[in-house]
Amino acid sequence: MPKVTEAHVEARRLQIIGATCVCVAQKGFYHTTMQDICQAAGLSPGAIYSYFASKEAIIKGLAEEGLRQNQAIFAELKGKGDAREALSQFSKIVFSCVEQAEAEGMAAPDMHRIKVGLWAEAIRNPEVFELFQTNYRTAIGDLEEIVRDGQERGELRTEVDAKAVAQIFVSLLEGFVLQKALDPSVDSTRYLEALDAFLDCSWQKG
Amino acid sequence: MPKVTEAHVEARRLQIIGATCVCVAQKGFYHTTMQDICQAAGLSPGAIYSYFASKEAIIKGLAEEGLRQNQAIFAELKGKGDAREALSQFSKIVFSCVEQAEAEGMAAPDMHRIKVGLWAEAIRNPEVFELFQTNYRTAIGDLEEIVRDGQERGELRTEVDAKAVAQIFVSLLEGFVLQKALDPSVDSTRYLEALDAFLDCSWQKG
DNA sequence: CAATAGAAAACGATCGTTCGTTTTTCTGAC
DNA sequence: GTCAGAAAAACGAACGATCGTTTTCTATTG
Repeated sequence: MPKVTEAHVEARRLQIIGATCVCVAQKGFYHTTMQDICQAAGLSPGAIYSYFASKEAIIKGLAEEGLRQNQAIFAELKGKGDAREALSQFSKIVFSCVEQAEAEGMAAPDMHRIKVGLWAEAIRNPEVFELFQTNYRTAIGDLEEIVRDGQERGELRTEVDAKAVAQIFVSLLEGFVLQKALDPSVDSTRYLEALDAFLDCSWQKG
Repeated sequence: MPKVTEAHVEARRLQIIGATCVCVAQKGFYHTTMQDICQAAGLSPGAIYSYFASKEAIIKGLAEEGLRQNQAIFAELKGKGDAREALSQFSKIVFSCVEQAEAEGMAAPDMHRIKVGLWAEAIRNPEVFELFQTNYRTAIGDLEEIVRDGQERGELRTEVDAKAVAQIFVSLLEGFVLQKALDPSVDSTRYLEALDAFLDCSWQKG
């Protein structure tokens, strides 16, 4: 198979990352061996090592892929209507992510478990750490901008720091991910309802 | 040294757990080796293995210790004043934890990093998973009770599910832990202020 | 002196990674 | 259209290193 297209290379990379997801959701990063990944991907060690330099590189690739999807949803959000509407839509990101994951054949809790695993990986792996840090900073920065605009237009209360509001928002979403990962019986719909009601009665001026 | 007191045994266990904390905060569970723990604790492998059956047992012990402290603070909280006051105090738990950790010589971000690592460990290790699941369920159950009492007494809005409110609360605290772990520059004080303001303008009736 | 905590070397297993070989596919000459 | 030949991708057995654990020996205390 000489001169394979670049699209094929990317497909293989995604195949390997997808296989890693399956394993990691069940066993975590530590206890997924390269053999596990090989078996799940239907490839040999040698093949995998021609697409990723190491196991850590696969993890980093997985993190990049996840954050890339996050940012794509974010980009779609910016510039939308008023602050209240933007925040409400933002609160639905996590849930659209879940739907998308399920459409791709991945169980929703799996996605959450992988995300929790990536958080832990970020603690130790400087490259993944930076990935997450910049991702959070830009996300919070974007949210902060939305909130500040809303405050300046008089839509939102002004007595609270815009950045802190943005951070609280992130907490509300990531906290859901955590709880769902640690207890699949958590009711997504009811949580989203409460979150939306939260939006209605707080921050909104008048 | 025969027939050592039971207090001594417990002290050694805490010594080992403490040493593990130091290592885990830096390297995560995976990359902390038994040798690392030995060195940090100033003990030999043989000594450690006479207090813990395995590396996983140490991790489980660490999780138990952490959750035990959580529950202690929780017990202190229950039965206090009105719902608004209880929720406000609850929001300070995380911060008192930080202060306590710092008083014990542990850097605050370290505690957060360890907690994130434990979440990931819970994903895979069924024993730790159950530990966290029951911990969260009782915590949310307690909070739900507080909210429901407040609703019945007419202090809080009734249009939102009490359990969902409790979950949102947990998100607000654990979300802070996550953000602080992934970005130490996050401002604790401002976050707490915003959280408290959040309490003031939402849920509260009239 | 008896009993046990602790030290330390060593073991067995496992895991990430490498590398020589095989298989596959694309190219180009006929 | 067919068929060599080249080049790269995939295979998979094997390696070296490391890690958790065990076991043996020593030191200490009641």
